[in-house]
Order: sequence, then structure tokens, then C-alpha cells
Amino acid sequence: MNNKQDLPWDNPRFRNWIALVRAEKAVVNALTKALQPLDLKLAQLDMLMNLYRHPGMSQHDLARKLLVGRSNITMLLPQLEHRGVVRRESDIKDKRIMRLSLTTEGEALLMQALKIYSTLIERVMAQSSHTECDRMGEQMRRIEEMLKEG
Amino acid sequence: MNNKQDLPWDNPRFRNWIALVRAEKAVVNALTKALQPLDLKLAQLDMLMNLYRHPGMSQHDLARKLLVGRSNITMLLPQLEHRGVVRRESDIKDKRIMRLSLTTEGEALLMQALKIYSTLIERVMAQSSHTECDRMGEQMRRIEEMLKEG
DNA sequence: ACTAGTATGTTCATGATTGAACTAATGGAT
DNA sequence: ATCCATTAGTTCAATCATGAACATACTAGT
Repeated sequence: MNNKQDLPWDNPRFRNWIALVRAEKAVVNALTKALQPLDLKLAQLDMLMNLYRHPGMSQHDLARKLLVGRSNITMLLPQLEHRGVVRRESDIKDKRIMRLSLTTEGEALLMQALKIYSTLIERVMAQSSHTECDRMGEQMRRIEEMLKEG
Repeated sequence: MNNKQDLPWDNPRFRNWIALVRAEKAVVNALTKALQPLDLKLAQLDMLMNLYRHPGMSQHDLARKLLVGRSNITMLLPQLEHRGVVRRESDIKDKRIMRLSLTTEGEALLMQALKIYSTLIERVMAQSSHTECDRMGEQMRRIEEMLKEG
């Protein structure tokens, strides 16, 4: 072993994965810059997006959705709450749970950010046909599903 | 606007991108855990991989390859140097430049890590056919190329 | 009820990453 | 040769993310 033949770079699947990682990072970098005018971090946008789609989420649910630790949510929420874009309310039945939702301001900010986000993604995904793009999406969903189980 | 029709989630391209981001994060999380026995961070592995393929790289080149800031390299290198896996030598012609390369120990460590990495990727990519996987890789390379220019 | 176990969220110390300001070295124009 | 712009790398402060330890609140079995 240690032979050139055994190197992962000679494995197309490995090379393709590396390409994915690099592309993702490039897009993230571009998006981070594009969001600066809104004074919004990507992590914050992720939170807003999830809260818009699932209002009333608990912090724990949000952490699982975002694939981050619970403490991360605790640390980042105060900024958004103080900025007035996220509301945090104690659940009546279960006093441990904090129910999260967007304020009207929060939705407005989200809409602005989404315009920037989707414009960039539109540009990025225009590199492939709709069919290719859909196939790729399916692959990705299978991957996430598979890792969730195993 | 602000109409349901206009929401990016209704755009397949956007949804597919989100799926990609989530899959990537899931794999990164799994890989991070899998590398713990080697006491190796993903960022460190990225550095080792690039130094193996391009020995004699400068810190600046490495930073550009990894799509991170220069200071990041400066902060992370001492660990690897102290661990004895990376060598840092001043360029003779240009005293500003530090030439980086792997030590024998570094290569050995890299090979161990690559085994873990490629095993995981093999498992992950087995979710799609070779053709699909190659198409996806091509898409990703086009995306990175496009963002490098624009 | 009571106890033991579990779930939610917070705190804290640690390490990662960034960008701006800085130093030192190089190269080119005059 | 000298000056100016550029480049490589470092330092530093600020921010982000994590996991372990903790406090509080719930739940189920007895």
C-alpha cells in the first residue's frame, strides 16, 4: 500500500466529493460577502429561514435542524432577539421549552436576505441543466438521509 | 411580492442547493468524529492533503487553495510543525516565502487519515451511480470555476 | 407522592476563523 | 541608487462553534 494506485485522488468518487466541498465553500464565501450589507451572518440567515418555515420551534429542534450544538443556538439567539427579528416565548405547558418565531421585522429582513441568496444560487445553478440539478439534489437528500440513520 | 410563489423554497434549484449544504454539513460532522482517534481536525487534514500534492507550497498559496484567510494558516501551522508532521523552510531566493512540506511522519499520518476519509466518502457516494456522481462532480467544478472568475 | 431518569436550555473554557494593521522583503521606475 | 508599490507572513482583537458541566423542569414507574 501507500501505492499511487491506492491514493483516494485516483478514485473519481473521492475527487468528485472534494469538488463538492470546494464549490460549497466558494458559494458560502460569496454569500457571506453578499449578505454584509444586511449585517447578517450566514448562520443567522439559516436560523431565520428555519423559523420562518417552522414557527414555534424550540431551540433544541432548531439546533437539530441546523446540525449544530444546542449551545450554539443559545449563544446566537440574543443578537437576533435584541435586534428585534426573533421572538422567544416560554411554552405554557412545558416551561423548559422556548418557542421561537420571527417578528414582522424578522420576516422583512428574511425576505431581503432571501432575494440575495436565491439570486446567487440561481446564478450558480445556471451552470447545470434543470435535470442535472434535480438529480444532484436527489443525491444529496439520499446522502443526508443515509447519515441520519447510520 | 412576499407571495408564496416568490419564495425560494418553491424554486427547485434553491431547494437542491439547500440539500447540498445539508448533506455537506452532515458528512463534515461525520468525518470530524471519525478523525478524532487520530487527533486530527478537518482543517488540518485539508492542509496535509494539499501539502502532499503540492510540496514546497508557500503559505499564501496554501491559503488560496483552501479558500481561507492567510492568517488562518499562520495560526494553524505551529501545531502541525510542533507535532512534527509539517516542515517549514525559508525560501533561499525570496526570504519572505516559507516553503511547506510534509515530513515522513506527516505522510504516514495523512495516509491513515485518508483511509478514514475515503472509506466514508465511498459509503456516502455509494448512494449514487458512478455516472451520477461524475456528473455531480462536473457541476461542482463548473461552479467553482465560475465563482473564481466572477 | 417519590424517586430516578430524561429533556431543555445556559454557562464556561477552549479552539477556530476572520479582517485590519503591522513588519519585512522584493521588484520596478526613474 | 532611491523611492514606491506590492507581496508574504505575523499579530491582535473580535466573533463563532463546540462540548462538558450544570440547573431546572418534566415523566414514568413504583
